Amino acid sequence: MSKKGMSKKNRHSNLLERIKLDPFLTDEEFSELFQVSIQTIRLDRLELGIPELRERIKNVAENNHHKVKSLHDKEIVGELVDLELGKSGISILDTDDTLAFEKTNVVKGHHIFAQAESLAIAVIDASVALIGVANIKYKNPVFAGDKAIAKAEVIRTRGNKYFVWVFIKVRQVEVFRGKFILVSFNER
Amino acid sequence: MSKKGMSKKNRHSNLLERIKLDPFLTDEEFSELFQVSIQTIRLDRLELGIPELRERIKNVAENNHHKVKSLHDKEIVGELVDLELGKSGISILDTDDTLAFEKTNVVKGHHIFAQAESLAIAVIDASVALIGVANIKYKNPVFAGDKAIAKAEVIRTRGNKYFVWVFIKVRQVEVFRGKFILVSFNER
DNA sequence: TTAATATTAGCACCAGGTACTAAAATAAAC
DNA sequence: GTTTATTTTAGTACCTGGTGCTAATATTAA
Repeated sequence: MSKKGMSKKNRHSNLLERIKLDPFLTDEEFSELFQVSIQTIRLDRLELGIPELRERIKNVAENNHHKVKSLHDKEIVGELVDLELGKSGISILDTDDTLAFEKTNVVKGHHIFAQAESLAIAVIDASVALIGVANIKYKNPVFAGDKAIAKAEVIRTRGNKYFVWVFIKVRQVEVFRGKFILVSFNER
Repeated sequence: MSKKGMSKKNRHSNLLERIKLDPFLTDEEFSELFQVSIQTIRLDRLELGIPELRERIKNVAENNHHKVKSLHDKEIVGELVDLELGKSGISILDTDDTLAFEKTNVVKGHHIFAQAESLAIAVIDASVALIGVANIKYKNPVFAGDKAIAKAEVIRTRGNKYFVWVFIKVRQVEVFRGKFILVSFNER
């Protein structure tokens, strides 16, 4: 696989790459891969500050244990900073590159939509469903790193139907607005 | 924590639960938790077919290694089944309960939005950014299990600006429509 | 040719086990 | 109450994938 006549530096950068790609290999397997002794690999790891296999596996496991849970589609997108149930609410979404398109660094529109939708739902109650939207405008793209501030206001209630306006601004500039129509399910 | 006078059966079901909850504990820690010797715990694991700590961690790591990658916010939501670059495209999204609100079983609106958005982008090119939407209508909720079929059509091009209509239907009924305004970045 | 650097070897030790044998404690059956 | 069966402990040898250390070779540069 990998060549034999490889300089230390070369092997180091190569090792870093491979280990990021597949952290599940033992030192022995790496030593075969690079055609060096197991001690050399261990010395390399020591110099590069790469932990041993078990630690690496544990890190992957722990990272993802949390990540999956927190990433697993939050019920509310953004942080709820103010809420008057049935009236209004404010949420803040700190965007980063995980929410953006790689190529353009523009935050995917559905995250903005999700912030608005979940805020609209939170303002009424958790047990409502979105049945329609209207007058949505998305005028300016949001870039990774921008702080999106969403304000929601209930403008009308008709039976178990609710009409909620949501505005989202970044640096005082409106980037999104929309009217959400919600129905509550458990009419108690 | 756990009581001392616990029957074998009790301890077994208890162990199964705890280990599912937190697979990162050693036999020693479990033995303290249940106030039994470490050998008892090992016998228990043997009887219950529970692998050792390292195996458990490895399983979590491997599971999530895949999961996170596939879950990590796909660049395109739904499956692209037809595409005429610059003209039109069709994508299908098989929804399930992971995309829905727990309480209402209604698919979160932003997933529908994401399907539309990513299809609109795919129809033009990957290197475009959404800068606006208009005339969005979302008339009927989509339920977990529904198959959402999105059709996109480029209706106008002006310089590096593109206007794309997207319709999404479930069982021949329109659930979503919207006009997406995109700009391409690298005007080659 | 000598000095510096890189590589390999070998050993003791560690965590967290497996696999096995055997003794002691507890519960159930008679 | 005694015997039998079950459950719980104890202890040993061995395993993997290492760390941490010392020391001997190779290789490269001065």
